[in-house]
Amino acid sequence: MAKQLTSRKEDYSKWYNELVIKADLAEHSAVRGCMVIKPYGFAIWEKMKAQLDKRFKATGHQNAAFPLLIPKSFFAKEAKHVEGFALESAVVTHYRLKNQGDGNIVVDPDAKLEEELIIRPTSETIIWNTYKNWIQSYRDLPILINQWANVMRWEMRTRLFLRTAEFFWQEGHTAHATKEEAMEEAKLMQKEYADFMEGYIAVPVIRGTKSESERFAGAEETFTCEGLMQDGKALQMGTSHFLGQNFAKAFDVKFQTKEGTLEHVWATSWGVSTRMMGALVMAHSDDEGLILPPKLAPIHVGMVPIYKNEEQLNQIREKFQHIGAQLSNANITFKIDDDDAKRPGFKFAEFELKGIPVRLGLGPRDMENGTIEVARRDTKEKSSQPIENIATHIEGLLKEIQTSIYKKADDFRKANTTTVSSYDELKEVVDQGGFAVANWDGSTETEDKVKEETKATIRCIPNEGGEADGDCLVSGKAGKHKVLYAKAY
RNA sequence: CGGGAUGUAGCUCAGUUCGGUUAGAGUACACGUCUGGGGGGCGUGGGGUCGGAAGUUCAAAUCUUCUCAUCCCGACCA
Repeated sequence: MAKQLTSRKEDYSKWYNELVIKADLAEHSAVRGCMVIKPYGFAIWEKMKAQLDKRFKATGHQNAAFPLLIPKSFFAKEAKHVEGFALESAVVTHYRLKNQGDGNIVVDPDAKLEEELIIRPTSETIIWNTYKNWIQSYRDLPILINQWANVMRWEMRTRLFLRTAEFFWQEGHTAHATKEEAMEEAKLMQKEYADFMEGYIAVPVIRGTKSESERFAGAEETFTCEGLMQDGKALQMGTSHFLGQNFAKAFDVKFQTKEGTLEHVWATSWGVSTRMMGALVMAHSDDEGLILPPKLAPIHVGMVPIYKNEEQLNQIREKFQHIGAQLSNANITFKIDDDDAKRPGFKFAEFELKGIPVRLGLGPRDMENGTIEVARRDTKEKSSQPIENIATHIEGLLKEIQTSIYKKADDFRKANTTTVSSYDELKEVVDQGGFAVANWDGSTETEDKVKEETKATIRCIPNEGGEADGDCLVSGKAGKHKVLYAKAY
């Protein structure tokens, strides 16, 4: 069979690309840098969405939808924002095509737009332009809105899920009367993200604050969730920004306080994207294929009948359906693969490639003994279990798998997080992959120097343990924070 | 955007240097058959105009130019 994946050890990057395609998560489209998310991949994304959406609503947010296109002039209003996105903006300049007559369709030069429109790379500007009309008084605040949308950033180098020109995400945009409240909101969303990533994607994340140079364009503070992938590179999985009054000032959004004064509104924005799909793949999977945490797996249990003739198949299928009914009662999803054109070994491999957490094998031998073969994807362990109450066994097993996957990722992260005591050691650690924890003098110069010499960046100042306890390893100056350095995606 | 590589059947690739009958293989697919506890065996069959466009030529997958896309390195990256 030609389905063998390149191993992680041989070429991690190739392994990732092949796995995303072979496991049917996504594929390249005809458009540069834009992917097609296939049904299996989208089903996982939908599970992520459902859980996040629930959390957003539980914390008081509502969904809304804003336009895909943003007038160019809006970007000019916030200086840092435009600087951050100018180089990757897709621009709409015309609104009509015309047939030249010889079958060639051309852009109609007479249909040039008065003002060009930018395909949103993020929606702060159009949203703040809208909020201006919604906010007059302190009674109109806070505004807590989220939108599920696609955005476009014309990236130079793209990779499926990790960095695509078009990607799907959610972006929360909130408006508050006080700085404290906005800050609270930004931190709350970081916590919601981190809890989701750890509890569902089963990837432990470092919660921290970005250094100035890594901050979102237009933010005063960026809170991040940093994950560590199997190749030792860090991945920014989600960010939440305290925007201060920058956008309120840029779009002149003021409100009247209880005391009658006029003040600018305080803002936050926060987002997670389909990039989390990349994290899911890179954090857990192995050379046989995906390993999905049960909480996000579209199919929990794959069932493979083993038979010699139709009579046996019918008996086994009936048994599977019976088990399936019990699983459904426990909200466990399953698939019976009774495709006669494929043999059992093929189906085993296929379920492994797709990362289905539990596989059941049932044949004449089991039928006689009243047992069933249960295989778990993450550890590849197989055991023979009594067929009675198998649903209960599986329910427990799925929980165990969820915990076990997280623990494995957490152990990996711990094993690859090193507190370093010299610049040489820092270089060594980031070079072999992983987080290097070190004191930093707080200067951009130091950060730039490390980046140039090691290709590692400051991933964040961690929320816990971010206090300096010594001098900066690079400059020798007094340490301002204790930070995590790593090479990143 | 700079450097390098690639693009031929659904997929993986040979053929391109030195243009020359109806463009090949493996795999996948369809049908038949024997099978069936880790990616099956045998047989038959369908499928591509060689990423796209223009050019050179009696003749182009093969040469030239342009263009699109993907991968790797670099720069960039909320």
